[in-house]
Amino acid sequence: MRQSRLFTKTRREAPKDEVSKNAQLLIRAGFIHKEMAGVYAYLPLGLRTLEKIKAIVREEMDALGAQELIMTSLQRKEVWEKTDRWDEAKVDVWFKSKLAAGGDVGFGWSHEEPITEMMTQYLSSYRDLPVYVYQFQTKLRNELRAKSGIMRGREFVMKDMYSYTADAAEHKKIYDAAIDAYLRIYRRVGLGDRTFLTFASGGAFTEFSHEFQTLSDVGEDTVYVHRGRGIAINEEVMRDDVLSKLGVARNELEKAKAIEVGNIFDFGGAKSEQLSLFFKNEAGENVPVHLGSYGIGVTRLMGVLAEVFADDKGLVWPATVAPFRIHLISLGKDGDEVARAAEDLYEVFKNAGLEVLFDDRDLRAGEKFADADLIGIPTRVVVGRDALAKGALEVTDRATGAVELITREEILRTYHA
RNA sequence: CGGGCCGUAGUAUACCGGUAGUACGCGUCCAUGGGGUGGAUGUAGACCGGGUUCGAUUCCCGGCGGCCCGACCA
Repeated sequence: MRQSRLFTKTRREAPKDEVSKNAQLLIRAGFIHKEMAGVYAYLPLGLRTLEKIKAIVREEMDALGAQELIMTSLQRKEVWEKTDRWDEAKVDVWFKSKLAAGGDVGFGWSHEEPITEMMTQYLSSYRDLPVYVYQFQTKLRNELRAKSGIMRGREFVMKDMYSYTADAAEHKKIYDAAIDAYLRIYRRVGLGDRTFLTFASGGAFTEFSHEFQTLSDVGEDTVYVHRGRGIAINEEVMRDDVLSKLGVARNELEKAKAIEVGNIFDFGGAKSEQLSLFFKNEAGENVPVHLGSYGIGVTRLMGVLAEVFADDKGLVWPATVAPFRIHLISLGKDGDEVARAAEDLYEVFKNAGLEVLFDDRDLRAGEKFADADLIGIPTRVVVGRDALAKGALEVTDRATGAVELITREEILRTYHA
């Protein structure tokens, strides 16, 4: 894409009402627009990164055999009454409204209830199981206090997967597979070395739930990391009996701040019972379907990536989630020799299938470099007089600042999509 | 929901009980062209309502909005 046609612009200063690093940088770089507190629009650059993250998550969900669908944002009151979660005293984040035709509607803050009730239409025999479904949905939550930029908003995108299995044994298989899939996701977006499967309080059905916590000072949770085993324990369950159950000693643990980037639950059969989701087993008995729930806050994950990898110059995206792979910068002017060479190169890159943002604007080099640093595309290719004279291209790594001179053929080989 | 702070051009800020100044941005022009270049010129602003006052952007009250701490957070 030509940067001269990109409608967003970078800004020198962040809005004064944004304190979090992720919001400041994402707004300055033109990735997001704040509509109101806790509510952000995703602009072209931000959307590209969001879609990159989603594509990775989608691949891993599909690999589990999960089927993608999309539920509705408007939800029926009756569904939530069945599990006693329509009451605002029970769930305090509801947005609700009335239908003009009469009746109440809720705006989906979660989809476990509707999706599980929907499944009564489709699951009735042990032969139908297991089934795994997932969606990317915008969740609407009437948070009392939105904060931390896109990391805790009133409107955000979540990937939620649900597993419907016949029994605990079958559930365990998908649950364990989901853990592996999640860890692969975090690895692929660049957070593998600092994201840990974390034992947390379990709720009604199991002793533990499992969170995925990324170590970061912006986090609100405190976890105890066992580096050797690659796991962590949430402070809320940091007790001697838990330690012995997990077979770890207190002195092997490292205390750290972390932010939750995923959470998976075993619901057992209780919610299915409430919502009348039963199936007939081989003996002809009616049995509640075993339910599992698996969530990743996709937009939060983007915020975490922004926070974790940024430096004093701006964003630094891992190549797997960057809005573009290459930032091609022309230092030419008015169709001169340099500008023409850059145009040629842009065509070559595009035709080779490289995702390239082409800075063809008539600006000074310094501004272009500053913008490129702020936007954080992993690889910068500069076309200037020097490069032209040497017959090689100047390639700079955003993360390390390392510069090398290489030929266009090498670039095509190295960065081919 | 408890507590605190704050609303001035598109953005960031300043001053002031007598209708607002600067920087960035944006427009035009000249110079410049490898790390936010220099100059000229133009553009654009007091959240809303009420009160006090001769006069309110400024003081007071209310509303709306924003941020922070805590609480909350499948």
